[in-house]
Amino acid sequence: MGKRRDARDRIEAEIIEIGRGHLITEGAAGLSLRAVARDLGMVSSAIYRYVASRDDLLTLLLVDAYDELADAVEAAAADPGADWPDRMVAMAHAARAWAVDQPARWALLYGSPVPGYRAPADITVGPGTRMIVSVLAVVAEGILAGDVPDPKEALPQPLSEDFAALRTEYNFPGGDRALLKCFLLWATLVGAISMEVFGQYGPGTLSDPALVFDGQIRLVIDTLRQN
Amino acid sequence: MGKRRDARDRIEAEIIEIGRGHLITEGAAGLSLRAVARDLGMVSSAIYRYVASRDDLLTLLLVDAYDELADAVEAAAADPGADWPDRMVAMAHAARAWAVDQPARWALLYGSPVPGYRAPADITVGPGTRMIVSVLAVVAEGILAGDVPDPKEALPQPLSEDFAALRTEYNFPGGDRALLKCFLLWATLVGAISMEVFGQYGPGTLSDPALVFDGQIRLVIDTLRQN
DNA sequence: TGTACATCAGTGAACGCGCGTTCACTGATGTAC
DNA sequence: TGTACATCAGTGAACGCGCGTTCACTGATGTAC
Repeated sequence: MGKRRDARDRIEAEIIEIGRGHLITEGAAGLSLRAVARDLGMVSSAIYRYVASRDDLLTLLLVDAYDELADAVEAAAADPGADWPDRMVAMAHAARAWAVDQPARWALLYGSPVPGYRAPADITVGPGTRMIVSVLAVVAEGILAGDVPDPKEALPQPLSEDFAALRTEYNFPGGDRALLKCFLLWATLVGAISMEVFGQYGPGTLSDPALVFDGQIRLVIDTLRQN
Repeated sequence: MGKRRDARDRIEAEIIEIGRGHLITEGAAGLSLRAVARDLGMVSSAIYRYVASRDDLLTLLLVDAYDELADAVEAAAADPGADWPDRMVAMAHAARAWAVDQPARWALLYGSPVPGYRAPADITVGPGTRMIVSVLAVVAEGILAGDVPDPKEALPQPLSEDFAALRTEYNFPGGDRALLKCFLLWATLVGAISMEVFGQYGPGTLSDPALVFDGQIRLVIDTLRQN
């Protein structure tokens, strides 16, 4: 009955897996439908039974990567015994570990845009925001616990208005200043990971980049508590 | 006499300018010697009189971009009337402005590595470190002025040893903790710019990203002063 | 100043490569009666 | 349960594209005597 359906599902999964591999070894710009078909043992045109175009495959892999990264981060955040700063540190390390392990997939998510490719917002935004959502949730905990100061003063317009929209969209309890600190945390997290993963630290300058990363993250978490 | 020499210099400059243009419109992965030759009004093979290979051209453009960015940042840092935090803010905004203006060149410097390309360290490291050198110089001022606390305690090994090497290499007067804060500043700067330039903030969520950037940078500069 | 030779810039054809995508087709798998 | 037809997976050839790089060549520009 669902035999054809099953075969289809299996091959679709296989396509994503192979695509993942190519992403890792060739990078997004080098991802080619022909190569995937080849690895699948199919003739190049057959892949179009499963995937509408190269961009379509890229989107699949983008969502796949966003989800896997978010899974890793959420798993790290889930430790019920730890307090919020420790969990934040754990989340950051989880994100870093994932990125260091699969540089090309991190590059797809947070690196240079792929020339000529425009991610379709409807499929992509959800998985793409999962990680920031869990970061915001942990900061929210810190606010509710009284560890993160949350002054009432609004920042100047038009920033405050943008922030108000984000606050309702992500259900974030903090004021403008707390939200700004989340943007700081966010930029630091992405920046620190990208610097390492994209090879900005020359070879040999840092014998253990994880130590620097840990220091950076703890510093930025400290700023959440201050002021 | 130097007529041939002059023509050569002129064409080499033209090649860089055309390459810059292609970088801006196509990105690094789309940079092609044939296309540059075409724009130069030459047949595709003629470009090899001036450039050894595609990678060679990429290296030229990499150095060109590093230098231009560093020029912009150094110019912003040069205001003699301003104190060090204001100058740091000015440098950050200069870097951001350059990047927002030329996203693809920023991507070449701080985005995903170009697949298959390895930058030759001897030519590339100098220009590549100019920006961080000027950042460190301004933080050093803050330390010497007594605004940035500089505790003596060493961070754990092997981090402290790496930092010692960097301290002598960049002539940085601060201790481990101050240097770690520079790494934080560095990551935040690159992260905040990349997030904006690479389109991580969805369209329309921030009506003026420069305001968020300014807030992020001021927050991270504040952390230099604390503790 | 003039000539002979060496150097260099640019040409044009060719090599072999991989890509995305379309199209008419065969043959197997499912569905309706 | 068996047959007739529709659906679908995969084939193979082809389209047109652009790329990096090599090579033997022509003609102009420089250099040495």
